[in-house]
Amino acid sequence: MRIASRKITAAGLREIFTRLHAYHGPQNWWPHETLWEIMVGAILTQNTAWRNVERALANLKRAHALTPAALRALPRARLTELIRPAGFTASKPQRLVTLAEFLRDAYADEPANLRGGALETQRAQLLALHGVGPETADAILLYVARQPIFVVDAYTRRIFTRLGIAAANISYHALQTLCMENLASDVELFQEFHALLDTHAKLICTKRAPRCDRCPLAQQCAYQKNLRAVQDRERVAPRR
DNA sequence: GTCCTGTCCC
DNA sequence: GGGACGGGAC
Repeated sequence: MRIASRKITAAGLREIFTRLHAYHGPQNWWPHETLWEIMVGAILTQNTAWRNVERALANLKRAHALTPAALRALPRARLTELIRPAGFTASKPQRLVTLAEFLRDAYADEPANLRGGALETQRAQLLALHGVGPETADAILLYVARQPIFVVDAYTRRIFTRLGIAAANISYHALQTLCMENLASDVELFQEFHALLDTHAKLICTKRAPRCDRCPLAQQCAYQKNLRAVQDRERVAPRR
């Protein structure tokens, strides 16, 4: 199906943020958790619903294993059991240990030491770790290191695709660039925008049966119009 | 049963 | 660039 495409502007992107913020309210993600917990969450949430990540984090907390040193000290089988709700037990335990060792070796085991560094240097450091890809690296950079980098995930891609701003197959980097070129380089804005997009995708712009009737972006969204066009064709086509 | 969602591996 | 990886919601 052809997707109507339009060029995003800074004003257009700002309006999307404003509408989402007005509708969903301030998200204020991860305000009360430790920085290390954010790093662990960034790994655990790979291809995984956040609810399952929360279970795994609660298990780690209950086991007093939610510090990098405690995590490194856990027997591997124990670590695997604790994070089981987050799935991918063949890979995620090692990824967590890798991250904990990196933090110890490069940042004196203190996540706050990530702050104030050079963004591109830190991003390359993180991407070099086995099990850390662009989304995980950028989530850590934005929410732990407080670097002004826009985090792209499946929800971001879905919303911008449906809005008609991006092609469905747009690359991570292209969508990130598109957003960053049209937003002020502001850590708080990037943090809040990403959180709002996730909330919006979970509650309104769902993968199947999106609630367009109550969507604050419906007015500027291409999705319903395209859907309507497809439905019309399906209704009309068999008739003749 | 089917869907959801990042990274690695080939 | 297509498959494997896993648990939980629905």
